[in-house]
Amino acid sequence: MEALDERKAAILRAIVEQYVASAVPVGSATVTRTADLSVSAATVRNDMATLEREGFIAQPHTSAGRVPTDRGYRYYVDHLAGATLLAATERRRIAEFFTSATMAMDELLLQTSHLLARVSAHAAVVVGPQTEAVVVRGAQLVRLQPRVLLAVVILSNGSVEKQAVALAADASEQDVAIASARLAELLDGKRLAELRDVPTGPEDAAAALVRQSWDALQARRDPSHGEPLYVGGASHLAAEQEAFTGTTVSHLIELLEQHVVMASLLRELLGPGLTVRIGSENARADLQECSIVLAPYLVEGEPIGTVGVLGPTRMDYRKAQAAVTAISQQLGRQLSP
Amino acid sequence: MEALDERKAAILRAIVEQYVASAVPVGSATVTRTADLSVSAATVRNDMATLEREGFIAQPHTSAGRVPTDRGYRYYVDHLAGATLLAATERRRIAEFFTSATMAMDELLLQTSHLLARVSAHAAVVVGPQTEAVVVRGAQLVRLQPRVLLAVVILSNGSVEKQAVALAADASEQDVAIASARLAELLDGKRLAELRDVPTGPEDAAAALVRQSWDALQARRDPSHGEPLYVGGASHLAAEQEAFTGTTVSHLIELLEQHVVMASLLRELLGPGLTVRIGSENARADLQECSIVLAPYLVEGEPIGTVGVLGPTRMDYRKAQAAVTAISQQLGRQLSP
DNA sequence: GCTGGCACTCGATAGGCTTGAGTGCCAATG
DNA sequence: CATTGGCACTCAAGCCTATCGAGTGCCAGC
Repeated sequence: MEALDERKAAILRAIVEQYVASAVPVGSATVTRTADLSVSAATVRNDMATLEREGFIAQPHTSAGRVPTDRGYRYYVDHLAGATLLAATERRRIAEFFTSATMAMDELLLQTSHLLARVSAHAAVVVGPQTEAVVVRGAQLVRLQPRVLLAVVILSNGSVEKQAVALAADASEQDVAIASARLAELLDGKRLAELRDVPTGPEDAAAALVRQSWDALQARRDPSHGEPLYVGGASHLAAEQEAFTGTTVSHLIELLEQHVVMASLLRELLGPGLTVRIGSENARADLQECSIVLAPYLVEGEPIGTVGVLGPTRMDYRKAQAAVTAISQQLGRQLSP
Repeated sequence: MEALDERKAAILRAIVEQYVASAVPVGSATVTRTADLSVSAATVRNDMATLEREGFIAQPHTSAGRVPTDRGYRYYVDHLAGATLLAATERRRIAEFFTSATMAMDELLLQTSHLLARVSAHAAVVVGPQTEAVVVRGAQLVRLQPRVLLAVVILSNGSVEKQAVALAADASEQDVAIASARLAELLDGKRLAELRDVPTGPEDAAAALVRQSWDALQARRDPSHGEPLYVGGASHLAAEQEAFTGTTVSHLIELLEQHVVMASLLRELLGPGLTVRIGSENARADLQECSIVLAPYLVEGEPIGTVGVLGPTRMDYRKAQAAVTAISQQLGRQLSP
């Protein structure tokens, strides 16, 4: 992609920002009024013709103004939307939230997704941390049904992993208690990532229960099981209804409710830093009119989860990027030991 | 409310069912075609004029067909929409879900809300059980931050209650461990409803921690803290957009995301059996165009939670009632010991 | 009490016209 | 040679009008 000269860049920027603000195709007159270019509308028109030829903007129909293409948004995001700070009130809101947030991990992440939705004015997602690095602080087996146990593992970050264990045979109350104690002893203080090798010990009835629970917990680590996902502010999508023609808001909200699908989508997209995916850059057909802005949050330099927003391609990328950046940093700091 | 004679009732029923199916005001000709009345359209017109005078139906404008009023829907629900069974495929889907559902309580309730949304084709809510009657199977204190502990209480139904405990003073790792063990001993085997009296014991550093955790857990029982609420199928609201004029879909979805508000709303509405709230029967201004169908689910004859659907007043009440009834019964059975 | 007939109403649809925002092109200009 | 004012052109949106038809209310007759 060739670089644009300064004036064309300024024109593109004006078109993007004006269109995002007004949702109406932008004409040359509006550009000269908005951007401080000190050239005439005719000159702007010539440049706009070039920009269109190069695929940065498009006309919905002859005799209408220009609208940014996905490529135009891409150039804007890459070259024109330099890092911005959020408004002071938003920054304060975020700071307040995180200083007063003393809830457990899952509640914290859910509330964070709502905060991000509020700040960015778009639907927001938060993917919970991989629990690999977290230390087990307690484990317990609870009977749910005659032949179903529930293995509960309490982690040092306050989150709780639960996994149903279907039993091959009946088990006495006593054996469950023994197995529960033994499992607790096995897991306590370990990191979940270490749970690779099969436990050994006396081969009695309780051992069978321990082994089955162990296997169930192992299976849970399979990524297809899905990381925990929290969604906030889906209502924003409904408010942006006019922005979607090819797909329905209803379908997008449905997509957000399919946590497994969303989680794997986000996992694929995630890069080392702030990532922006614009419209047709998304592989999925139902996201052709959507943009996703996401970033990992880091604890001790390691990415342990993701925050992001989902909105129409016609979104305020500066604000979205600023919001995602701010929240990811604050969340990472919050979770750092 | 006076009762309608048989023919007027049949006409009202035809109007409601036709309008629900087509979303178009229903005229006398359509009624004669749909309902098997063996009277002419003119006769139907006369009756429709009466029904309108009595407030069961209304004309959007002269020379249009009739639309049921909230009162018309109410009469339909009370007298004309006798109990129906769901379609066989839906019944099978529900049965399959519950026989194969071996997940923990919270996951089960979340999945149930999705199932209900699917079966009813409306947004669905499930309010989690009051945990009063459930027995504690384990308890533990985990340090989240230097001055914040997390009290984790595992319940016999597989759900986990978590409560952050803000400490008044620093606490050593050892004291936390002691307090954790003591708390576990105090709570184990008790029902949460029994946690009324303050624990007594040696007055050392650990005792202070136990007391603070105890108080925090007590505070949690305050209903304003909100029962757990699970929402599924909010996307259906977006699909029903045309049905809402006074309020926006966006706002309704936002409402569903405010779990505390929704939970208290549902608590107010809940009756001993199936409850239907139609349009203006709802106090809230933003629900004037919505109907809510809800029912408690029972364990050992006691209502322990709520399931319900939220949709436009123009909804298929028979289907909604059948779905809510079926799911509430199945869920109650599933949770019965 | 029911019915067929009939005049009437009024939203929806379609066509025709005007308006105006916006474009592309061009000749003139510094 | 980039810039500019001018100008002809295009085309969606808005508005008006006419037409259509679904649906009603009323009435006289059975």
